Amino acid sequence: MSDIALIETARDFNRFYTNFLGLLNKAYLDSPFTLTDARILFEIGSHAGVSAVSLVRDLHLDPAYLSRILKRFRAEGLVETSPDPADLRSQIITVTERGREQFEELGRRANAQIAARFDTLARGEPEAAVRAMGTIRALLDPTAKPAPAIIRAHRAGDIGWIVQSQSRFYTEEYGWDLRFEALVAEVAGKFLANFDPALEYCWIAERGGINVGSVLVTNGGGGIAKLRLLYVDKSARGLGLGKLLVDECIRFCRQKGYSELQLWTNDMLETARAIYVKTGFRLVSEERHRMFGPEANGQNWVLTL
Amino acid sequence: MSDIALIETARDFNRFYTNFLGLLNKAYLDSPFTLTDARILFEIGSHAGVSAVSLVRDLHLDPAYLSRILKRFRAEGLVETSPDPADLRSQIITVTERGREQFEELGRRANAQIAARFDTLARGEPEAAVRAMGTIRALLDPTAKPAPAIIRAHRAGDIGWIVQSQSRFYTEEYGWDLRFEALVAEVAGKFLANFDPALEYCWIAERGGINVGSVLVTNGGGGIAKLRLLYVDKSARGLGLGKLLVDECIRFCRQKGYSELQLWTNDMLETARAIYVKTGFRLVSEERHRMFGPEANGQNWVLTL
DNA sequence: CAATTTAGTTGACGCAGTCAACTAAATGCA
DNA sequence: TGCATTTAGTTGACTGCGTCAACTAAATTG
Repeated sequence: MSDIALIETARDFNRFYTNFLGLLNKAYLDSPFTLTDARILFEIGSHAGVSAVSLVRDLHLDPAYLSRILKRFRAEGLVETSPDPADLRSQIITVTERGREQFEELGRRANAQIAARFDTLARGEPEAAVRAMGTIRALLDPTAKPAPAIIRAHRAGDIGWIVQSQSRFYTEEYGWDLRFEALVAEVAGKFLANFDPALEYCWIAERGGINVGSVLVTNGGGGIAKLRLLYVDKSARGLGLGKLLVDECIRFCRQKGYSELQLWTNDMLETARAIYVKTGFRLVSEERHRMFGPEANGQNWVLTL
Repeated sequence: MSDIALIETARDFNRFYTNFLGLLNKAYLDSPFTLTDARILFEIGSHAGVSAVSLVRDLHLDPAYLSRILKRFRAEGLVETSPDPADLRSQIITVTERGREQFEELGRRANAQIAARFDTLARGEPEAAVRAMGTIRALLDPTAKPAPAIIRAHRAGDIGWIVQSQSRFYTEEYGWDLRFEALVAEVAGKFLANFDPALEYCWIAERGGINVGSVLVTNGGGGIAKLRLLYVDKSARGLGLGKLLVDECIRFCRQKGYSELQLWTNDMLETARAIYVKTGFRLVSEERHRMFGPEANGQNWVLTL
């Protein structure tokens, strides 16, 4: 794509999104707030104790205009201001109880707006849209820091997501064929079918509502646990998520009284191997195979708990 | 209902992009046009011969306001209007030579703005940003005509996608629990593991690169084929995709010499049932079950080929 | 300690954008 | 066919969003 076509497409998108945001913001019409009011209230409500200058800077407002809006907010009992002891020219702005209620009401409305829009989309499409937003943000917003990752138990659809992402990853990176997806689907399906919450678990790492990682522990019998399907999406590498997931598994296995944790992996997965070494696993055997097309080096690792 | 974290992330992006567009639009300040002026001039300049109503609709403007702006544009010699012979109430708006110059000047400025922004990015990053914009646009712009659906064989990740989307659908709509995802994962995994291309097949319906439907045929032995995991995403309903997928299965089974096509479904899936009736299946048995939590009515259907 | 910068406020005001009421052509309906 | 309703566009009247300039007071610079 040529430079100029790229720019024209971006402009086209900007025109579209100007319209789109305009539509969303119509929602503020039936509240006593203008869009600017709402943006200011949001900023004060979510970052307690901001100063007027920081609002001017972050929201690109006119100081005079902001001053008047804050005056009105004070008069309506939405915010309170107190001079900043560190700089008496500056003032610290906080929301009152009433202000917080309004702030939360606005949030609910904005959420409902977007939820309504997302509801018209196909399964998986909201995730795709939000992922694309993240891409744009990361590129165009120099100050953007990605949402923190959280780790949670699996729920509906997650096992399917694991199968899908593992399969795509190994196919694209190493040219593995569909026999691999078959294996993953079988492992994952058996895990769900025989799921024993007392001795097994599945962790999903999620960031901003998007799944970015997974691992599961299954009961191998005889006091032996198996760590399976460790995966971290490339958009979330380098954050230590892999280590976090493995640590979680080890903690779980110790707590449940397993004596040993085993895993099978392939040697080209260097980041994963580094994690296993660091967490105390030792390599016990190795064998070449062609289970999924290209030749690979399968490895068995064991951690004595 | 979409996940709350997704929505919050989208809102966060919208706040960011409101700011971003605000910055870009500051560029119009040193031209004689307001942002609205510029949007209107752009629309007229790029779609020759628009009417006022279409501008009102596309740009979400007030008719009174637009009328005044057009009056000014006419006075300044930027546009000309002539009554539409097909509807004398309506008028056809075109740019004059002067208007075109201004339009192009605005375009150059907007391009320069974006080019300046892109210049700060790394190689390949502008392309990534524009690709992400395209994704968002395709998903959120209702006027963006949806790509036509195509039907193809499965490839890496598709089986995982089937598991994920089926599970989410039945969980959200009917409150089924994870035993259902376990069953789907098992069925899908076995399909892949024992896949016999001569007698079995998986069709994926895809639109604009996004999966929207699926069905598979497995060999039940003794000349009997089984139709399984028929699914059409809510975003692609009413297009006849379900019928298309089932027709595809029947055609395939006839060609491979099967004598009978069987399927198992549940009676609350009315659209699916209608398709089975229309394609000649007949209901042979029915039993209540609680396999996945809530009570449901399982049905066996058969088509003699 | 004087000069300059920064945080915030107030006065004055333009004009972007809205709402209601209107004309004229087109369409619906009996 | 004729009457009622809808649609395209215009005009009058007005609100209040947002801007600019001038100011005070505290902090910083040199």
